[in-house]
Amino acid sequence: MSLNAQVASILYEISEILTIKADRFRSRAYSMASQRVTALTEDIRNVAERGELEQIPGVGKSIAMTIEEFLDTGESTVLQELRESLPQGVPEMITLEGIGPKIAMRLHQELGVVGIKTLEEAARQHRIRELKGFGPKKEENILKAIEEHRSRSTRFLLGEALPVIQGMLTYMSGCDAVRRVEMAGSARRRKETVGDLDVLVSSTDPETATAHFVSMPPIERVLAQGPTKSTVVLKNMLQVDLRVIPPESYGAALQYFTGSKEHNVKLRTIGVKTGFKLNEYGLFRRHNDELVEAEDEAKIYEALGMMWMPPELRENTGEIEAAIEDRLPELVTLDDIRGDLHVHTDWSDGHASIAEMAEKAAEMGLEYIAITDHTKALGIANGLDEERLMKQIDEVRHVDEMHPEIRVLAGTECDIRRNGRLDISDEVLAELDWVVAAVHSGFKMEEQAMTTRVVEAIQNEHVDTVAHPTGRLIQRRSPYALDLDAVFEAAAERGVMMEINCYPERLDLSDVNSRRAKEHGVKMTLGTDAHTPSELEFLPMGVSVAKRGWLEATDVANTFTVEKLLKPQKG
DNA sequence: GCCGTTTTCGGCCCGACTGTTTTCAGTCG
Repeated sequence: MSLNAQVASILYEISEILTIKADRFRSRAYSMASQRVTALTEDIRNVAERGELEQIPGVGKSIAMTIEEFLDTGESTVLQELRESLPQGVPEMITLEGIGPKIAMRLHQELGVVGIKTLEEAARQHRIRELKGFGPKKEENILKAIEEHRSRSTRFLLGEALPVIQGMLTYMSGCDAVRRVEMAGSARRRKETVGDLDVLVSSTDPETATAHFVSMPPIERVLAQGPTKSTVVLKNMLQVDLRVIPPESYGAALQYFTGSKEHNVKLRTIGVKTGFKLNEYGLFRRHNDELVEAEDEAKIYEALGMMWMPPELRENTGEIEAAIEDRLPELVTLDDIRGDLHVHTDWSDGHASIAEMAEKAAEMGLEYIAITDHTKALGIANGLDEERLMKQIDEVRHVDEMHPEIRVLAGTECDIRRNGRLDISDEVLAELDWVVAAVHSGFKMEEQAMTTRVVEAIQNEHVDTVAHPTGRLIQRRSPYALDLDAVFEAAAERGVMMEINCYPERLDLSDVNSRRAKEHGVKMTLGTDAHTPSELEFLPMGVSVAKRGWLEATDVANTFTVEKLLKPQKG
């Protein structure tokens, strides 16, 4: 985890515990500060050394001191004391659906519950229903929540959730009572992982729409069902919220349920200061409840004195200020993307031929793809040596000739060895149109050595981009220790680019790191890393990361024509 | 705890659903 991410997570945990303790305003302050630290494009240690921590929005004297303490000692006394102030088992209990701080506290005090295990025993022995304000239903729901907690993995990858939500949108639009249907929440913001799904429906007949929703085939359990809001759990343990909204409030609801929470809080605070009230039904004048706007999401933002912004930006990381000052970036879109710059074939560990990959890419409307198979250091992936790579170049040229509808580039995903050298000779690299360099081994190297390794590779005159630069696998493998600022600096100097890998579990660089690379003057490339034709469809995932990283078309090399892309531009 | 084109003190976003109650607290987003 980067230092910034570590600081952000400390602040977030403090915020969480303060929420448990019902200290909502202090909790919000820490949560806002955590968001801002996450979005910082500079190493927070540099900011601290300049004495400018308090210039970070949301960071005042007190939080600045907490950050400094953490930077000096690696610990936070505020957090430690807060952790110790919570009774045993309470943090664990509130991870269960339907149990919050109040109930967890009472279960601890009145029944001696110290965790999920003892909670389950208490429920099975029917001791919970004896408590005032509790009943059999509550007991039953606690047992169900424990069961779901156990079978549920953490969060879902965006790439797993999007097809599910697409299926639901199609299903819901098949209901006559449904006028419009759209995804909201973190899926609409294209966050790399989502905790649950939000589906928004406009209808004048909410009962029919809701009934249609809760009778969807893959439902495991209905958690709640009301006229405007229902919650279900699917068999794969994904939780889905449905909101039914009258057509005239659709824009307000879309804004509201898209979030993020911090973005909305900030927006409403601005509303309060300028005499408005904003909720899911519309924007109202505070003094007389007169409706100002509700149908059109963009008009709500405009009425609040700012430009509409794409959902990918709505994380309260400076987008509201930028919108007010009319300096939002013009984000790159999928339509801007002309090619895919990281594609495997059956020459190494892919499952389709060069021609099959090219044909699928052409079908998708792409103008070019780069064939970038693994090299010999990756024996397990049947990596190519110089001899086979030369043969593959011939084959790529042949396929390119046979497919005038798309330009097929000869490339490689060349392994960066531990000493920073590439495992293919310069003579052969010189024959290629496109060189992707990547680390595939030695993930445990010290930060300094790993940084030297990657920077060394960037110095090779043939390298165009560095694939999956941090090596992280979402929720499975941490990024390797790497001084990203040093890497970006070297890359900017040499005109080498950084990849946003579109593979759902990689998305590497991440949104925040892409934004950071841009600040260093580094351009980005998108690569699906496809090993089958259908995986070429991961491209939109990478575009989402680019958008969340505030990137414009000129920041992403895949928006270039093939001529511009291949023109030598290194200094 | 943070913040200030009313403010250095006094605010701080807003509503739906459940389970248990006879009017609402707790949870969730």
